[in-house]
Amino acid sequence: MGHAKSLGEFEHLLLLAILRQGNDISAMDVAGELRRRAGREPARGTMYVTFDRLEQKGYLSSIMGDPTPERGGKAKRLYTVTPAGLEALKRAGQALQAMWQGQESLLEDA
Amino acid sequence: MGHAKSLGEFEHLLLLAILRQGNDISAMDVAGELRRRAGREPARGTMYVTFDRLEQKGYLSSIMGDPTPERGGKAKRLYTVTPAGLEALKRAGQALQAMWQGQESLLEDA
DNA sequence: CCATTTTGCCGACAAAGTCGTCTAATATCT
DNA sequence: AGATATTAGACGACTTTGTCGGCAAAATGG
Repeated sequence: MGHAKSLGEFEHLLLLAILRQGNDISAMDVAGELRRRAGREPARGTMYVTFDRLEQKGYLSSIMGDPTPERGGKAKRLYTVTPAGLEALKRAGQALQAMWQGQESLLEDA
Repeated sequence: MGHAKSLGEFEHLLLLAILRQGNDISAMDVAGELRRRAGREPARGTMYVTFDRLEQKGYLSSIMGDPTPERGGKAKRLYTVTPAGLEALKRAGQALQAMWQGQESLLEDA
């Protein structure tokens, strides 16, 4: 009974960012990946709200980690993409891929 | 002075659909492309609202065509992606591409 | 303790997505 | 011509996503 819902753009990027960082990754690390790779500058609130919504849809799960011994090293919430999340990502990616097919030249040059 | 705005998912797909149909294409033809390639079933209202917004952002332009000699062949509005639209598409595509890089295996198999 | 830092959450609001329905323009049937 | 069917387009309402700023909690360093 897989949903047929499609991902919003930021949700799409977020899921991908978690994926490429591996499991049990923290919000700020995900933000870093988004900054480096996608050129985004998401505010903290943006991250958490999106995480919440994605978790509610069952596309990711989270657990609280342990505090770390640094200044302000509060325990972080660690996120992981679920199988349903992978499915959603796959659907969204395939649609985009199908539409981009043959238009790749647009991505090249400056 | 390029905008830094990012495209929503449907806007992204829509722009791509126009592009691969060539210029001066009608809403219903775009819908057809979306149906075939991306597996979407957009309602008519969905199409026009999105066209309007995209046009307002300067990402596409439109002109009224002529009536066609078919039953109910009312004049259609014909859409074309603008240079700014291409830019936006490029930005959005590059971000997604950067994030998908190395995760392509997800798209394969059923 | 108090200041500082890092993380997480909440509230508010803007932007995008989606649908159903009403109206206009056209062609066809009788 | 008038009625009817058909196609396109606009509107209004509402849901979902995107985005921020600021507050509270947890932790460390002086």
